[in-house]
Amino acid sequence: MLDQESIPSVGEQAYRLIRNDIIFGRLAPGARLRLEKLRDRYKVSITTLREILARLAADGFVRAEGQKGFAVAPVSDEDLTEIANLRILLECHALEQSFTDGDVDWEASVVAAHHKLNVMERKMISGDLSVRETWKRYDWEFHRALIQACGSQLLLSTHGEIFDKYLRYQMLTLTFRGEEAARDHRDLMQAALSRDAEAGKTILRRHILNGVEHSIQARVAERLSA
Amino acid sequence: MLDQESIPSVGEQAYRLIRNDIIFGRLAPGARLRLEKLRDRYKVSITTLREILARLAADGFVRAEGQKGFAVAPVSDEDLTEIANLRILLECHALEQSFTDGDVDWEASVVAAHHKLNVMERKMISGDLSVRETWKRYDWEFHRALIQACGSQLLLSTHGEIFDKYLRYQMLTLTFRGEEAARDHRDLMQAALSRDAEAGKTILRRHILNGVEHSIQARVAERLSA
DNA sequence: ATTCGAAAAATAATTGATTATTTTCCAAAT
DNA sequence: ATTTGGAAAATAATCAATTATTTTTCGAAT
Repeated sequence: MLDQESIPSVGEQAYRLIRNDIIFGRLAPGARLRLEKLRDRYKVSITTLREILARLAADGFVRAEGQKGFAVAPVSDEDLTEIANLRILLECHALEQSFTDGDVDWEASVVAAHHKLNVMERKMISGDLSVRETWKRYDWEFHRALIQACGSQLLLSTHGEIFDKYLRYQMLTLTFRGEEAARDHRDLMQAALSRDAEAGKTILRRHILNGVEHSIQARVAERLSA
Repeated sequence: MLDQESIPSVGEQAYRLIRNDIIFGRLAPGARLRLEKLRDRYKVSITTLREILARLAADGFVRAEGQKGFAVAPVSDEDLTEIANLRILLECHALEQSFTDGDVDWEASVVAAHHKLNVMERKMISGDLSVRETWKRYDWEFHRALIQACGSQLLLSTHGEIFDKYLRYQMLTLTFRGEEAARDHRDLMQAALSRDAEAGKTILRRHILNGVEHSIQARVAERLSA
């Protein structure tokens, strides 16, 4: 049974590829995005690429410099800090709404998402870094599950945009905080099931800020070893 | 002295036109955006239009329905409420940061922006509705000035996106609350100059929620008279 | 009268060519 | 040696044509 809706257009496929390549660092921060090179790499025409880059510019992953081409959005500690602070603002608020309004289906989805994430974290802790993209996807799914019942589509989509920006920084340094992050996730799930929004917000804030600190240190170390 | 940077490309001009036409209701919510009709109306080619619509879809003003064309984003009371709540979350937070960190230059810009807004509000109160787009622009500038010193570019740009969505609802109903809104603005300016973030947040929350209520009532009245 | 399937019409998506703009290179002037 | 200006090369922006997909229409079957 072939689902026609599951076959994206050529342009949509290339958009997803390029977006992922930026988030996962395969297109480096600040890199010029020459249309002819992108055409060769992604196998779509220049006009289609312009459409994609315009979307990515609106998404914030690409910088469009009027008539001077496009470049991958740069990264900086300041930007990461701003992203993290905005993520905290949005996600803590959404968490609180979700903890208040979530039903038993929501609880089940939180538990299921945590289980999947925990499986990946176990693998990462044991040294298997090959699952890192899956791990980050489950990390997203877990955080999304926690806030899913917040009652505002706009808040969810805005949070998703910010989360992707945060994710990009994590993929660029690709550090793993090990048991500490896994414990945070477990604590978040417990807070969700006991509907303790204050605890949830405190854990989440700490979780994010520690992640930022860890990423910034990793970026410092990277610069020193370069 | 001709500033080359001030001559936007054909595509950029059309993007701004179409965006404004959506915000100011000249392209109605839910309306199909047929490429051939847009080409005739805005005098750009279909490929350029696709690029523009892709951007506007990423902005949230247009809905792209995969392979079935584009439509102006719909409006609803639920959406307006979500926008308002997110605006409150972002703007109150940014207000607090701004009130804390703003310097004397910031104070001057708040006073100046309030002055310009007040001039327009005086005209609106006296019955001159012809200045309504200028009035809404100064309304934006005033609110932007209040939060300008919040210290986060990302917060400012995210807030700007939400504000535009809120603005669209206001332009669609084009109601004016008269002296009540003007008093809120005055109170906000006073709170800013006295660095009273708690008062500022209370006024702002009330200001936005009353505006929402007013818009929803106006939309109900519109539906009854149609 | 209703349903189904095929063809036609309409519209979306993509392409490559053309036009417009920016960047680089190089020779002449200082 | 440095600066300036113009030409060439590179690249961005736009276009119209072609291809792909969706929607509408209409005749045949039930």
